[in-house]
Amino acid sequence: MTCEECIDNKMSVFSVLSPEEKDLLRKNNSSHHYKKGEIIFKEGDKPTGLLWIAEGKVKIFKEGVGGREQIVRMAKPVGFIGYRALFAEEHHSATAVAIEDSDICTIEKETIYKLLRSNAELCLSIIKAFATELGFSNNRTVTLTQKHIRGRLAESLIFLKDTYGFEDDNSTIKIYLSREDIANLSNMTTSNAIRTLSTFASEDVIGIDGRKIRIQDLQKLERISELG
Amino acid sequence: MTCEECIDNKMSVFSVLSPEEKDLLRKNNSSHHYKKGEIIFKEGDKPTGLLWIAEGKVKIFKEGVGGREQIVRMAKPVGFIGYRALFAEEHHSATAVAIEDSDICTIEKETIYKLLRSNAELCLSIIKAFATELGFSNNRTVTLTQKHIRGRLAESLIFLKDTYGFEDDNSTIKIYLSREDIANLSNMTTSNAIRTLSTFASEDVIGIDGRKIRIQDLQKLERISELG
DNA sequence: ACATTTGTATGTTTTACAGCACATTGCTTA
DNA sequence: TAAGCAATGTGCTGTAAAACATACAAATGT
Repeated sequence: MTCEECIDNKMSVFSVLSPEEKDLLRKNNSSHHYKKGEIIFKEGDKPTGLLWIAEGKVKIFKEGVGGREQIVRMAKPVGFIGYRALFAEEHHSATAVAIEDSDICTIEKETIYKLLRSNAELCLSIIKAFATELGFSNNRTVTLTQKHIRGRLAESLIFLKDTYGFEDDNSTIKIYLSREDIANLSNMTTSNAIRTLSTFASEDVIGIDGRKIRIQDLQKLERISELG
Repeated sequence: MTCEECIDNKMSVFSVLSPEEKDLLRKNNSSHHYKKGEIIFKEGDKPTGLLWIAEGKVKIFKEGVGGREQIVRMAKPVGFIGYRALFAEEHHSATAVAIEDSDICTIEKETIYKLLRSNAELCLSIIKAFATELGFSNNRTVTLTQKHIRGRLAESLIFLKDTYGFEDDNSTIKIYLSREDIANLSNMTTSNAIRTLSTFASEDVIGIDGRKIRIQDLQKLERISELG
């Protein structure tokens, strides 16, 4: 996908823009390619504009106690990144890293504010997006602190499935994370992520083939997640 | 404070409204008194309008595993409550309870949306408020999961101080929570909240007199919080 | 004035999980 | 094609914090 295609994409919040406004966007965006593992922005950086993913996948994480990283968000195409800091007028409070080769589009802060001031529907879309994400974040706070390891991992796997969907086989989660990333998403150590994934596999809840994870029994996984 | 006074308050996001718009608010708000301990809205309820606190203090919490509650926000006068669900067009994902006698003002959903569509600056204020709160929530996710008990409690005490300030003596935190609430804010059991508060007191970091908590050594408290 | 509930305090036991060491496998890249 | 390194897998150990138990003080209601 290209930046232009994102602007016209009906899944994007840009869908509420008028043809003229879309034109403004088209004339003012720039694009940059990031290789797998490259940093898009770092905790502490000053946001320069609004970024969105045209192609690829991105993890957003915060550095915690002793450099331990906690993934707070996983993003996919037509999704914004780095907009929290932009709109809060703060420096970035998290780091974004491409987990596959990715194309990231940018528009200047001035341009997006111009659009926001002229188009109330765009504002309302952004407000709704923030409200939804805040709900998600609050939910995570509770589950990451209260659920036990199995529950946390089960929830993460369901989350990854909901975010990225399945491959054509209808069971392999369409993202390939390292065990370390899975651990950082689920608030556990790499050892425990590996161990618990193995346990799930031995219970035939999931199937493992390297970084490929197949969900074999979604109901059971949901039960494990709900139980805590 | 009354609803009217909140509308004119310069700390409120309403400060960006025109006199006519403020008039619209004044004519369309209603007010309700809640006694200490009363529920303002419950997890699962459908939001009816935009609520804000004219007087009093409110805790917002989510029910977690086994009914264990996690406080996700503490609100004070001129602060909105329940707006996340309203703008996300979801049911409430948390419960709000008055922790002192409180006066809560309401305006209908239609009225606030009308204002949002007519006043871009109001939109931008709301967006900024959401962006800031999301940052706060992400931060909490990391600290509540990664910091140890002492660090979590220290952080909560600093947070309470920052939110509610001090009494006239310049050291007593201006909110009186039960040990259980402090525990639910800091992701720990009541026993551990009590125990750790006692330890802090014995280390002369804080002073305890019933529910009154005096911060005696803020620097030390901050160090404990940062250390994890 | 009494009983009953609720909140606070503290000691003991149990356990989930982190931390570490080490073995093994699978990619790079030279 | 080997060497080097990162990623993965597994067992062991220590410990932070939950769970449990009990005592007492302070509200609350009757």
